Amino acid sequence: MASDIIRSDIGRRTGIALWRQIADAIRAGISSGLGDENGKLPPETELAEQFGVNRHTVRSAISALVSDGILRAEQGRGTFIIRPERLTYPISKRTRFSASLAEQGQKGEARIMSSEIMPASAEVAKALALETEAPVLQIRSVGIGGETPISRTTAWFDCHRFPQMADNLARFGSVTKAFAACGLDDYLRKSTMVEAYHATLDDIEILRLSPGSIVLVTLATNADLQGRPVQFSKTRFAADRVSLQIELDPFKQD
Amino acid sequence: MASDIIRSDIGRRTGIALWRQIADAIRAGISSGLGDENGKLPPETELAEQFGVNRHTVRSAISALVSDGILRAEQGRGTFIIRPERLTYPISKRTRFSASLAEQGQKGEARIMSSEIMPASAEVAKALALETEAPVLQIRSVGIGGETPISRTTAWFDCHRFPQMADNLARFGSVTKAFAACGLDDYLRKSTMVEAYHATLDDIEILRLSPGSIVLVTLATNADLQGRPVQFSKTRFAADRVSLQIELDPFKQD
DNA sequence: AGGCATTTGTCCGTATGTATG
DNA sequence: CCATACATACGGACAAATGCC
Repeated sequence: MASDIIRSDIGRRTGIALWRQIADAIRAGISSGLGDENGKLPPETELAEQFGVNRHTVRSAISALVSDGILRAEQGRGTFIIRPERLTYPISKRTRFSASLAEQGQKGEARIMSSEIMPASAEVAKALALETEAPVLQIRSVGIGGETPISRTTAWFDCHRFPQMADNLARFGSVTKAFAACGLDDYLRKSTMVEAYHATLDDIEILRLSPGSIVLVTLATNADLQGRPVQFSKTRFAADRVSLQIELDPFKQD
Repeated sequence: MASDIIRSDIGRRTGIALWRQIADAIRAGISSGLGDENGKLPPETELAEQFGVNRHTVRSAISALVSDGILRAEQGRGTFIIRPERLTYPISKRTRFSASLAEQGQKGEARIMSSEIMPASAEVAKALALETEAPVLQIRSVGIGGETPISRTTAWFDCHRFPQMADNLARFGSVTKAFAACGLDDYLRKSTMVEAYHATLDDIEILRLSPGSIVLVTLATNADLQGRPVQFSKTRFAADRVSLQIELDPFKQD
């Protein structure tokens, strides 16, 4: 059979509506080659049979995906996939947001949403090797690739070491350039943690997700060439829009 | 306030039942310090108020988590967390499954479920730098930490280069030792991709998840010291049981 | 054009699950 | 435990758009 691609079965009384489970299955199926060469899905009746549910239930799933901009339904013709692929976002020693998107022909942009000086929480203080409550600059930004939001980041910087950081960031709109203007020419990714969660309401609003979507969360520390931490950040990626590519480079590019 | 830890808001008409969203929020909150020093949760009435729902709804969430073995409810005393923390799973040049669990005082074990020789798919062939359809050994295994399943992996090896791999794996139960017996003393992680999906029915069964849970998926290639790929693998982690720690080590441990 | 099969869109009623008070 | 309101899921029937003969 053509599309045995969706194998994930459907359960009842799980607290997750059937239409929701089906929507998620279709979403996942898209990245593994669901749909024919034109991105056309099997007809509703066939999907219903595959999932063992009523056609109405499949329709609920599809209409949710349509309003998410994932599918497009045309009466008499069929239902088609709109946005097929994921962006690959590299994590390496020299991870820089805008540069990595530019490589994929996307206009990358990190839009700064807020900027605030505050006392460091225990977590932030530890990551930046500061005293708790030491003043830090907190920046919230949203990463945009092409048209759609990809990620949202909260980043912290030591106010003491980089007093002009807020101004520089506002002026240049780029962490790399702002650091340079503060006298730090280079920095490297020191550590990264990756976790996955269900999207919060904030995620849903800011990243334009549908409820119950997944976010990939990275906790990252950047450090100067002496190994002293200069930036701590938490980034929440829309999981169905990215693959995180981890570049350990034990083998330099040849 | 003591536990403002659960901040994730709750939405209606999302296809995900309120009790389910609350259960997920509590699950997520556990790893970020929800509960007092004894792992005791706030009382149901307080939780209900925090989430803005009826106490009945919180009770549904709790009873689901109790039957999942995450919480324990004691009449008159309170509700307690059973399995508190996430395992941190390092990804570095020298990622080895059993070794990393052992460091955390867990009995690590990779239980081999199946072993099969098959023609390489396009994806596997590309990753291992082989011709498509070339014979490869496919191993399915489940990673266990302590008592609970953490991950499930499908790995592929070049049959031509490592003809004894199947036997060696069965004998030693460890990829590192099996490679050594095949004459490969050392290997390094060449590349890793990280993505996140909703759990499939297979995930739910094998990793003992509840439906709608999240899995972290890594696609990894290991290579010998000359950079030639020797192993390609896909691992699906129970997202609420692990943090992936990415070790780029630009700064060697001091 | 007409006729027909295919496929999505809309309406009805009914049973069960979820959430509140 | 009870009563009430709403969301979810099902089944069936028919309308509307498309494409092909």
